[in-house]
Amino acid sequence: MTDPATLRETVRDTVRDTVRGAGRSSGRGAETRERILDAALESFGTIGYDGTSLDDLASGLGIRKQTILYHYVSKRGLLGAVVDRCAADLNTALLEVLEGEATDWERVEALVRSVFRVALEQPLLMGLLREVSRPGSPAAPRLKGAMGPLMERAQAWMEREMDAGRMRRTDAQLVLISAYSTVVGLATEVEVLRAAGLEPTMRTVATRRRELLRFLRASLDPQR
Amino acid sequence: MTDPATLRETVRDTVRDTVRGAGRSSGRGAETRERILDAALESFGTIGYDGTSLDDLASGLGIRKQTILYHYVSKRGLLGAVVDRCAADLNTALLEVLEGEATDWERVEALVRSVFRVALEQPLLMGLLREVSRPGSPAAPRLKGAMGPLMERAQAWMEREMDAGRMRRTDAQLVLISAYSTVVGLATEVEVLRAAGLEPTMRTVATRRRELLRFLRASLDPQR
DNA sequence: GCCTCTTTCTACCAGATGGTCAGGGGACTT
DNA sequence: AAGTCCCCTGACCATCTGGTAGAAAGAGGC
Repeated sequence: MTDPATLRETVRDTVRDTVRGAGRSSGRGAETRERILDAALESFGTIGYDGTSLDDLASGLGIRKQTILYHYVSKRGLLGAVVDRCAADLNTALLEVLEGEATDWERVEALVRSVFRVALEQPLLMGLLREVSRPGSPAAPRLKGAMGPLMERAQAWMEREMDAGRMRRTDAQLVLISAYSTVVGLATEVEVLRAAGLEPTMRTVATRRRELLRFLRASLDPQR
Repeated sequence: MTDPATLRETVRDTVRDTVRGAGRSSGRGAETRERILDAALESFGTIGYDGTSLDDLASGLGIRKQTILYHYVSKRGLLGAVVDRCAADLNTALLEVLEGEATDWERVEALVRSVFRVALEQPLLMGLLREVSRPGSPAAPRLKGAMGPLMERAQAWMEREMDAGRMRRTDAQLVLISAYSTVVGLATEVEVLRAAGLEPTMRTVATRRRELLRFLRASLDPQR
């Protein structure tokens, strides 16, 4: 867990930034960087971080492993970059709602719909979340760092709503985590369905969403 | 995915049985076998199959890797044995209820409580399920084989109930899979809670269970 | 004492993995 | 034409991986 090699690697990855030459993002290599990121997301999200080899990743892209290591300093650096981009995607989707004009319960509903939309459009992203939100995952702290501020913001908003009496008083963090794990669980569910030979339909997803909303309403609605 | 090496390994593991000398279970090595199984469950369920090295596993037990390979023919054989034991645990817990005297809705409730009890007593088991129920996992077919009969039995029972009008007519398999993924998702949730610095309490689990029961009632209750 | 079976160990191996180092080539500047 | 910067690669390496071969040690039957 904390053998010297891992520790050293962690320190290095933290000191230098993940991406070589962060700051400039244009240039010929930008496209390569994106392609690597896409492939890495797919691989990490399905066969997992440990199951992904840089050689396979590279040969799938028609490049050499060293090219990956050139753009992203190390394998963990690559994972970090993937997590960062996914967190950014989720952040923009959620911020769009948080800065929209919906209020009260409508806002909650909009948030849930927004997350489910992302989950449907980018199922790989959910797979990555599932992979990363595992104890001892190398990227768990990074995910926390990338999503934490938004979570805190959502929590603060909920607590303001509670203070104003527009939401029932409960543990905001607990509700958020429940909602989060429901969405990630949805990804698992879809995979199990596929393994059982059933192609998941819109109906299963809609049912899940309805259930989550019902749960949230039961937890948050002041009348009840 | 189906490279020759993997294929060969799969065939061998399937032909010989997983455990060397299955049939006799007594002897001096029985205790060692159990200890290996315990440690393997813990490791597979937390850091995952790929993340587990036989050397680490062995040194954690104060034995040599070759001892593990003596008792369980290969790493995949070990995974298979772990999955089998967990499936057996779940099976006995569920069979106890299925052969009990509870009927109708009470039986559904008893099943859910039974599964949650197992999940609480052996959280590692849920971690393993989560690890294994991933597309492309080497043990996915084995889990299916070990749990499949019970699932089919549950499904058949539900369909009989539907025919008799004691349950609302829906897709039994879909309901079962939803319930399954909720329980496995619970494991994720507990881990995320821990990562967020909150020790999961009985309350969070109870809430989840109540939610699942509500979902099942909504899906199955004939009045509504 | 001898034989057999079980269990565990030491020694070793081929392959894969993440990572380093030095260099080549293109584009753009001066 | 020379220098410089960015992008990419071939050759190489230390380490770790799951797995094999063979022997030592003990227990028990004859």
